[in-house]
Amino acid sequence: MPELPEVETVCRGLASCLEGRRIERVDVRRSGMRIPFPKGLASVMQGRKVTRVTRKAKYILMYLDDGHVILAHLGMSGRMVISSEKVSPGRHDHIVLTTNEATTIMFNDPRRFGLLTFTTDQELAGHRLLRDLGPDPLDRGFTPEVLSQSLRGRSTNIKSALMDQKLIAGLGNIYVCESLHWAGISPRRRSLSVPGLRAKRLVPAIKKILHEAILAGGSTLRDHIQPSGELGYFQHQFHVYDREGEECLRDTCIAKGVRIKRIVQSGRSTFYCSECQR
DNA sequence: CACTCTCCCTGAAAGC
DNA sequence: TGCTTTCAGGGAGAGT
Repeated sequence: MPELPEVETVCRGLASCLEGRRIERVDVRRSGMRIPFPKGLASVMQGRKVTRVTRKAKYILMYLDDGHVILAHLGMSGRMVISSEKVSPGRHDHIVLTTNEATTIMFNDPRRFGLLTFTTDQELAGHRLLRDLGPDPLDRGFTPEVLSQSLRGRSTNIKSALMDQKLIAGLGNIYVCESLHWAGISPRRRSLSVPGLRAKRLVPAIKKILHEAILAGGSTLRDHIQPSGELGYFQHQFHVYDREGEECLRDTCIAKGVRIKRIVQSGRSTFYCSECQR
């Protein structure tokens, strides 16, 4: 499922085939996904040159040369399938773009939790989907002090707090679980006990996990150009995520045969090791 | 305001 | 084997 590292990789893939190119054809194949496609979506994109493709948290931003910005979110099953050959769209290919270099980009999303809409340069920062987002965890400005400040006084558990996009924008279930494990912090711990020393471990842990995931995604980027491309899906070496009942791989746990646990917090599965995460 | 729950949707996997 | 049920997840909006 696409979280920040996957979205980052998707952005790089889109940038490589869209930046500086013109969108020649736009095929909108249904009325909407999580939200309806706005009126005039196709005509806004058609004939425009893409100047830049970037990311804000888990949102993809495609800047057009007339000041419009395409705003896309992959939800949990969304993919951007890039192909240099002619391909016929399938049931879940909801939007198909063709560039002046005959590259096809299909926004595929079986569960339709994703979205695609447009706004303008001017209105971007105040857009309702973006305005309440917290800092991006990979920004230089995301420091232990900043995290501490937003966790201070919060009584909810640290796992749910890190999932809250208003506090930090871009983490999802997988990378929250993995970051807490790397930092040795229990997901059950109350947020207000994290500021200070634990935040000093947690922030570098988050950055490290995200950077490694982006690197892993980056190495498979080449494959995305293939028609069968699996853009947005990567095999990662998880230490805790989806490993309930399996051994914790940490040095200090491996000899003891400690098992990964699964609990539910705020309606979401949390995977952790109760031995090395306190 | 802080926080949790529900819902949207489909495909994979588990259960019968 | 094949049908039915369960589960997963991001985030908006409702509910406590």
